[in-house]
Amino acid sequence: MTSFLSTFVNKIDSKGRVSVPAPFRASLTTELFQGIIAYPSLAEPAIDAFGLSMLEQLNRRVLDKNLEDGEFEKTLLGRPDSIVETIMALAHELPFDGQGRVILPAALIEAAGLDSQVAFVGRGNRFQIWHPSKFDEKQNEAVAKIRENLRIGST
Amino acid sequence: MTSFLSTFVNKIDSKGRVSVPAPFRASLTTELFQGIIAYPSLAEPAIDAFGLSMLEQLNRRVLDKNLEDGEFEKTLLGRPDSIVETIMALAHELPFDGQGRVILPAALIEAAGLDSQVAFVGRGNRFQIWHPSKFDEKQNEAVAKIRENLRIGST
DNA sequence: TAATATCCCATGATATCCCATAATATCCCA
DNA sequence: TGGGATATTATGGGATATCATGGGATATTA
Repeated sequence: MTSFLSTFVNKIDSKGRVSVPAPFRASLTTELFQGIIAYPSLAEPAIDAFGLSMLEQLNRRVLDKNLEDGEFEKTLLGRPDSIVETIMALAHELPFDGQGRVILPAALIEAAGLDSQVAFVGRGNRFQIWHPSKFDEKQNEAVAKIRENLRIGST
Repeated sequence: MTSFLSTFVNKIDSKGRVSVPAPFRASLTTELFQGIIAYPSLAEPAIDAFGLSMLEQLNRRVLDKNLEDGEFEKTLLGRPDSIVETIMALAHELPFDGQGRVILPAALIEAAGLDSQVAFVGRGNRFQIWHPSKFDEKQNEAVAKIRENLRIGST
């Protein structure tokens, strides 16, 4: 099971390239496609990412569901509002170069509000790419909220 | 497993040719027929498309289903309203030229309301061809709906 | 033979490959 | 366990290949 841990801040160079942290790449060595699948998060100003096998698992789930419903036709018609279909359209296949870098498409840069630096944030099964200061803010809020809940729970 | 990802906007030239995005073509390299199968979507103002093997899989399934029902006659008689049979009549075989382009028949151009530019939209098992601005609209709606559901689900 | 479609070559923009380097981390052996 | 030698990492930049696009020439078809 691949798993992504910790946070790393790297630079975007003049050609738009960013090094994917070596530990994240190490979690993806068994993937057929050497690179990442990335799409704008639907919940936050960030990029969600993982390996191709995770995406294929998603895809297969849709296909299997249609088949067991006896409705193969749905595979053709699709359900235009399905989350998976929407994500497929938003997702990008970003291959590693020889040095383990990817280039972030303009659409993703904009969606996450990135500029010169990015934070790679491990989230277990997937990871995210944030503008470093936006992530700090988010993280502080999350920690504060958890502490708040703990205090209420323990009294 | 072939899978179509991401969205690419390309031009229709003066001869009616459009480049199929290289990543989509890469997903079709193993196909016997080098080109795409395309038909007007029955649900949206767009063109649905995929490789020949998907179409064959679909036909085989219809046949298998009729056989296991013990109604081989249906294969010959058909059900006039069957989705699959309807699609077969609407579908076009569009071969790649040397540069990976296809020519969109007038019927498909009209069905999707296309003009000078088209958006190739990955949908996992298949892909679609949209008028770029119509697709933007559709996609924004879909994202808004998903976000709405996320908000309700998390509170 | 006219109209259409196919093949072939050309081109600018972009992405990919390959090599280099400085900083850091890891290794190895006394 | 210390500390120099070696690998690995993130980063940078020039050369090369690929992509989308355009247009002329040749083949097909009605």
